[in-house]
Amino acid sequence: MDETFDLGAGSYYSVHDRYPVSVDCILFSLHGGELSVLLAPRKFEPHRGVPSLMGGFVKHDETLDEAAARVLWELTGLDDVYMEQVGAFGALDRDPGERVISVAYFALIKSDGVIDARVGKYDAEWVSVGRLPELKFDHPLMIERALDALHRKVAREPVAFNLLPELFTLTQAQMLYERILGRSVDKRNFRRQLLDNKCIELTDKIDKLNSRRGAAMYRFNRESYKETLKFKI
Amino acid sequence: MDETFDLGAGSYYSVHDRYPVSVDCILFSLHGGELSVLLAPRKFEPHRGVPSLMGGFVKHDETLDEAAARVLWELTGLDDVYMEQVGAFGALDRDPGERVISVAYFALIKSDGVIDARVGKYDAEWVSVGRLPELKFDHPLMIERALDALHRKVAREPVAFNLLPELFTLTQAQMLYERILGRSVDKRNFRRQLLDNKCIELTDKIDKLNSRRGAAMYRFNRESYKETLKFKI
DNA sequence: ACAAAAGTGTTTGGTATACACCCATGT
DNA sequence: ACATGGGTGTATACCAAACACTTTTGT
Repeated sequence: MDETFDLGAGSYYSVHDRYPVSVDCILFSLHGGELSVLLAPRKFEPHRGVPSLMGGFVKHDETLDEAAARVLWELTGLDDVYMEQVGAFGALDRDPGERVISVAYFALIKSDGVIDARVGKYDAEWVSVGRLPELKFDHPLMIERALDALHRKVAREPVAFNLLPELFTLTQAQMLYERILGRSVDKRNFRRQLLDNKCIELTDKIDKLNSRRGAAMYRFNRESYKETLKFKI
Repeated sequence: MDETFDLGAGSYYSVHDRYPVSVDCILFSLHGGELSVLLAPRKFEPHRGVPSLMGGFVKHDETLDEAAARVLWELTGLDDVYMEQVGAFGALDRDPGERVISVAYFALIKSDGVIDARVGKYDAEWVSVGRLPELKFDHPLMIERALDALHRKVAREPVAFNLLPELFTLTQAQMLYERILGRSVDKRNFRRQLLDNKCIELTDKIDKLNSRRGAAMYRFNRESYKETLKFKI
């Protein structure tokens, strides 16, 4: 009752239940032409060996965002990665061991292939979101919510470029959007939108790996995007 | 390091930091023609007497959603209210007493005026989002995020009707959208959209309170909305 | 009669969509 | 020469926005 208003009441804290709080990270990347999620076999019971999202407990001296960034760093060696909170998950039985409240984050990893050696150490691997195995805990729900959040975000802001290498071709960008949105998009319309919105800039590099003719490479430009401030795919 | 993967590892739980987890509720309602938030004076230190969002600690036998619903019920006596999670907030110093991790929810309260007597008991009052006092903790941030979430949601799905009484006039609905979106909308276009999308249905009731002529009253209809499934204001 | 809010269609501009052929190059 | 992916404009449909007057009725 009045307990409803204990929040922040110093001496009252002790009477309240406490929980380990974890972060779970959904790492997205474009891999083998598919939007993929990084899964690693669990190293502990329960479900030892079963592919799982990466998680970690929140330490007393780090914020939720910092915890998520740390977990990501420990696994990949990457910092300066686009991350966004998906939400908090607190079902009673979401962890069979003990009640843990978890905050999910998604991260967008550039497909430069510069993932740290640590990934191999954890036997982590990229799994297409179209071919996910049955996952434990509430990880399927988390991934679903993360995909929803990604869809919504991508249609409003040009965050998808965080999934591309520094330099990329328009065809790569288009494939990325098609994978994220789950539908095919018109080549000419897509290119027009990107160029009109000035969020990418042409470089003098040519990609000759994927075609005989070669494809112009572009770079994302946050600055010129900010000026126009409209984006819609 | 390997600790990153302790998640769910039974015996390992004990070594991890534990935190009280709270929910904070941002109750939105249309009050006095303004989109408003319910604030109540804190009953405990720190900041006793200062207007604040409603919060409560998550008990061991309730989910986050249940905790939020309980806090709302304790304050208003209402159940069956539209609620949505805004996100988790875990800044280190967000609560001066002790580290508390909080999950914010927003709720949409019908402006029927049927708020329970309990509200009076807590000296709670509706404050226009345009005239919020300086709030403590990270409540300003929570409200900002809740408003963002509300904006996005309202433009995609007809959840705003949760803020209107059972029966309402088109003018009321329009005012509501104007307050939420923070801009004026065209009367004819607005009405056309609502009627075309079949998410409201005409009743035979006439509201004579706000005009001499009287205004037709409508009711939200979730069923017929589901059929058309497009909504855009 | 008049004040005050309710109600009602059409025009216009912009944006999203659909669509097909030529280009450059390595083999 | 040909196979492969890269690159380019236009016409159309639809939707959002702008816009002003008539209706009803209590006073």
